[in-house]
Amino acid sequence: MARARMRGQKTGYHHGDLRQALMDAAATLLDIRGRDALTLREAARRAGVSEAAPYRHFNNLDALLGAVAVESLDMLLEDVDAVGGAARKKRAYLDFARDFPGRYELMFSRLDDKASWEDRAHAVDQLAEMLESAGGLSALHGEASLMLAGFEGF
Amino acid sequence: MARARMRGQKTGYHHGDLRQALMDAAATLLDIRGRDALTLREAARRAGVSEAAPYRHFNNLDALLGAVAVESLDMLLEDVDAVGGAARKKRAYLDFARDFPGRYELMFSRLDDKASWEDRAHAVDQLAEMLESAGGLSALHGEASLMLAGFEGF
DNA sequence: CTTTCAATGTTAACGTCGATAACATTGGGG
DNA sequence: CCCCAATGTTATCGACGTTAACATTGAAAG
Repeated sequence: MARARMRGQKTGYHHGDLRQALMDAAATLLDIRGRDALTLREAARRAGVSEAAPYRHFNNLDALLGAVAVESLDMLLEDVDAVGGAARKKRAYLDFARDFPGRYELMFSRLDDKASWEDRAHAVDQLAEMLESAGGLSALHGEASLMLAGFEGF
Repeated sequence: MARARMRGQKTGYHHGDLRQALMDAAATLLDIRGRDALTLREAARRAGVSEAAPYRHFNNLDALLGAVAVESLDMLLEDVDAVGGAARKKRAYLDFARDFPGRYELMFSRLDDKASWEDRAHAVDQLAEMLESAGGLSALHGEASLMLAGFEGF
């Protein structure tokens, strides 16, 4: 049965919060070196554990990506919700895309991870509602997406 | 020095037009099985050559992807140019994204391929101009992109 | 406090991939 | 006709995703 989970303390053997550490490492890799540079093994190395350890927390790479996608959507929602006014919400949205390009691209990419799908769809729903006054999610996403692809100004 | 290129005839050894065959195989794989399923080796297998043959035509995977991206942009430009009126251009654009999701996503993704960059930027420029009357490229791209990610209706 | 076992970590292995080097074949220009 | 650059093949390397078998440990239960 499920027992209480260890928290925070790193012993020599058990990490303490490997799941979150792997998500952090994955997001960092995505943002600074792009999707192709993100591997489960590299995330494990950055978390200081063996290269097979991630499979105790994620069934596969897409499950990790799905978790990071949900986390990133929540971050974006918070940023947009934190400011008032259409113009400021729009700026908050584009700033997030600029600051976390890897997380941003991940949010709207296809993943083979049924477990995270509902959470992602729910977050996108909230996002669309919150951005109605700022031109709509689809227009903003188009702008951010072209910007990140390097087609700014077209 | 560059010599004339063989064309079309498949001998037992030389393919005849392997470069285009690899691009076709890559585009098909992208559309039906997604980016993760596209490998240089699988493209080579589908073209009926050895798994190292692609490197005679493309320096690396991103060079093949770059060539397919440019080819796909040209296809899309043709489709949008072939019809008149903003509504029909918009429909042609979204139809292309629906029919060739892999090609579409590739067009606007980051690639480490300097060789194809100028061609891609030029094509996107033309596309943006051609779609001004249809709401603009960025709005249309946002719509198509969310649709392909599975967020249609948000 | 001691026992116990599920959670969580490690090591080793398999098959595939991108990429490169060394070698083989061939067809068109001199 | 013959040569050689273009183009294909085979062999190899290191890295990756994934799985299986084994090791460690912290907290629940007695």
